[in-house]
Amino acid sequence: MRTKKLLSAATTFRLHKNKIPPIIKESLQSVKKSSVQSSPPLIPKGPSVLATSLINSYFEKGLIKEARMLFDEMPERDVVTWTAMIAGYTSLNYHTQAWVMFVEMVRNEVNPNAFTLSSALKACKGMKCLMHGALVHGLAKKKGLEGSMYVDNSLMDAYATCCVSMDNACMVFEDMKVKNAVSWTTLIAGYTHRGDGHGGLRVFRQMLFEEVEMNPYSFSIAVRACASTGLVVFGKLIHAAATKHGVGSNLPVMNSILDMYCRFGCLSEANHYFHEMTEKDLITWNTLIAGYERLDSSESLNIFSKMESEGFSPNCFTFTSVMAACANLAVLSCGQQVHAGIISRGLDGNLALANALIDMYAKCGNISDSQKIFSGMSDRDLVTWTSMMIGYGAHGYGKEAVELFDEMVKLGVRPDKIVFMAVLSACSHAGLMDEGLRYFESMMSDYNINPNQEIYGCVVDLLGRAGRVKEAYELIESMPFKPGESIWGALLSACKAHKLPNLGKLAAGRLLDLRPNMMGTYVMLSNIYAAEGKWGEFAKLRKIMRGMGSKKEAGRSWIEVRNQVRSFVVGDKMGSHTQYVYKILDLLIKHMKEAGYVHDIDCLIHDIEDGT
DNA sequence: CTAGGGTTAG
Repeated sequence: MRTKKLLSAATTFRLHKNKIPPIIKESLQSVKKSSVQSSPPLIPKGPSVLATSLINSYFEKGLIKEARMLFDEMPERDVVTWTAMIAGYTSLNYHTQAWVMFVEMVRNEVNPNAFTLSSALKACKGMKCLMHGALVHGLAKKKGLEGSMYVDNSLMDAYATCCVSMDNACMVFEDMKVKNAVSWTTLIAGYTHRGDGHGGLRVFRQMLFEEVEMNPYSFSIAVRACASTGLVVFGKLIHAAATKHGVGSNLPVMNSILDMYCRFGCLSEANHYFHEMTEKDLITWNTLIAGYERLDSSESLNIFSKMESEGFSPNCFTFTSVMAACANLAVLSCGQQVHAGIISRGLDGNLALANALIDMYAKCGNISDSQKIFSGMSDRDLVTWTSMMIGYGAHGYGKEAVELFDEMVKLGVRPDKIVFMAVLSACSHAGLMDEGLRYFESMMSDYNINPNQEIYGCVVDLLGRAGRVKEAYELIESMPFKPGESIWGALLSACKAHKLPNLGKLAAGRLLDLRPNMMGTYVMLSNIYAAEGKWGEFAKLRKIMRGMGSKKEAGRSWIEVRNQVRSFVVGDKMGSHTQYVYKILDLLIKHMKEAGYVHDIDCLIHDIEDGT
């Protein structure tokens, strides 16, 4: 009783930074005295219990230094104290310190128990270090702690996250004589977190089959697994099963179900269940905002403002999605307003958020602000570099993108596939052929990265621009997968530019197989026929094009003017301001002609579309 | 003093 009272007093009133509560100090000293004076100790259960509880309180409040100081001052420490330190460090993601503590403990010949080993395994998982995990596994065997549910479960978890395959985790799972819901959930999560949703679903099905008692955790991870497979029918089944098992109103479960419908693209279902939810938290809103961002960005912004009006305060997850929505819509002043909100909440140091800001400013045409954000960042990850390079590339700043890439490599950051894609596309857009081809070589020989469809597309474009069209075609032939639209499109442009009618016809044919209604392809193909003087073929194509012209939905553009978004299409005569627009256009065209611009034949595409 | 679930970035 007294311990409890003291403890609460200590934790409530005396948790000051850099100061060990006097009451603890006294009791620690009383141990030393009591052993000499043999008077009854101040605290019945022993001071280490109190100190250990205090260590936990420190960690709960994130006061690592204080916890450590108290630990260091303790005259004697038992397993529980050591374990509290290890668990405390891991709970704050200080996995290395946790591991050091564990090693230190073993060196001090303190005998670890099941609690210790499961905490140590959590540190191994956090460090993604298989070796350490295996070491603990060996120790567990030696100490006869294999068979403890906690040890086995965390061992499974460590193996699932540290190993390249699920084999080790499965082995532990199968060897377990007794399994509980946590064991099953951990296995499902292991598959799901490595992107194998099907594997996760398989285990979940087995779990249902063996009639293991279900809890909300098993359902939310199963829903997550299902979301990544795209199996809508299964998703609805699991949703129904969750309702049947009485977890259909559990908030995390509903949040993941909401996320699942969003990922399936079932926004009306997502919206329906969102409104049916009686309890919502910030994650609920964030899930919906993120879901809409991918498919309907402007609605995403509406949901965001509704969220704020209902009294929820956005966090960095919210802002990241909202920023992406602004980027998709290219609404600069809206993005700037949200940026102000980010700064006022002190979230501008968040890495993911800064990355999203770089992207937003770049997509809104404000590359200098992207640059400002980039140079003001104290730490950067691969996404940071990539976003900046993509921004440069989109603005035609190939040289800047290349320089940024080199700077990144010089700083010791290892580029991945997407960084290469960014720099290669920047090179191809800016016509930096030699640089681009050099990076392509380096990617394969120095970094062992296998190019994907998009990278091949960039390289075909680079080779094509350089006039090495035959090589580009050979590259396409050597690809380990079926070439897609962008590849044939790049080849076709190269053929047109370098006058290779036969290869051009082949490319156009493949392109039309993949997408029959592409007007641009017909235009290019007909131009090839025209250049060859094959007017019969030319006329035939033009006839086809006239027939399909009306079916094609016009490409829509939009700009933000004085906080309002105005959109328009080719030949737009709507709206009160179009007369000014056309006046400016005429002026621009006049200037261009004066500067020596020659009308390109590709503009014929407009003739077809308006039927003029 | 111990394990398991949800949202985010190119």
